Amino acid sequence: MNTLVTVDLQRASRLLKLLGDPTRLTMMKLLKSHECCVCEFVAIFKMSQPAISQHLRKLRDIELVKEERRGQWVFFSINENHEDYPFIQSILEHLPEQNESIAELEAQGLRICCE
Amino acid sequence: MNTLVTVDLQRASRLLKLLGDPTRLTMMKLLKSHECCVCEFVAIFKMSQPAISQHLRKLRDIELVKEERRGQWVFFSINENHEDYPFIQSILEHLPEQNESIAELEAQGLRICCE
DNA sequence: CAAGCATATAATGATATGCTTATATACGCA
DNA sequence: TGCGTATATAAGCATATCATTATATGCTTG
Repeated sequence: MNTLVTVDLQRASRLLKLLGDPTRLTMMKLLKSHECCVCEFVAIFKMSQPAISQHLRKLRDIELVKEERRGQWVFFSINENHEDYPFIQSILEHLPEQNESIAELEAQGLRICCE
Repeated sequence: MNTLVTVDLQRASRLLKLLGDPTRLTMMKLLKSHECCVCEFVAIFKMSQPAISQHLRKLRDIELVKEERRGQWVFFSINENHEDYPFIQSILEHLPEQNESIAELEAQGLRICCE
């Protein structure tokens, strides 16, 4: 028998639809292990800043991510308290780590660190 | 450490995008435990036959489902040999069983059985 | 306060999606 | 062979999605 908590089908499809975009899916995988700010994503995805901002807004609207302003920057992180977090997590764990993107950022001196 | 086989991000997002539609997601969950033919889906989803047919084609195009003609009917079933089946399975197991739909079909005498 | 960087929002346009209706194809049976 | 049922395909349309550019807002610092 299985004691998994299940996710309502409507809600599940809404989540999967949002994750069904390569940019957002990669964002989520990255955020699983690193906090990132908007400008880091712009550098990683080589995409316009508004495009990044809009993707992040969608993720935030359904509370998959949290945002926090620190001075000039806005940092995003995974919301581990999301009602469906176990579901999300089980998806993300099937995806390859995205450490190269972060490493590349650091190599280019583009990684933002505010203590 | 984790020994999970990972799914390439592009491919994963393509899969999630297809599953990010409530009709197709429900279809997959149903197919996980029951073979179904097209006309059964039409009855379950109360949607036009071409609409159903088009959803099934999308699922079949990326080989998530197999089809098999039996006389007049075309039956669909889950493709357990799909390269990313473990990934798919881990998603489906978070979804509630859809047994009522099937029970309802049977109650209405609409369940197709061809031994 | 003005300038500069980071981010958000608005408006717009190209393309994708998901349905509909109309029609074609396939099978079973009288 | 011809009709009825099941399914597939095509064409058309409304809406959604995802990018872009232009502009607004917010913070930091001289």
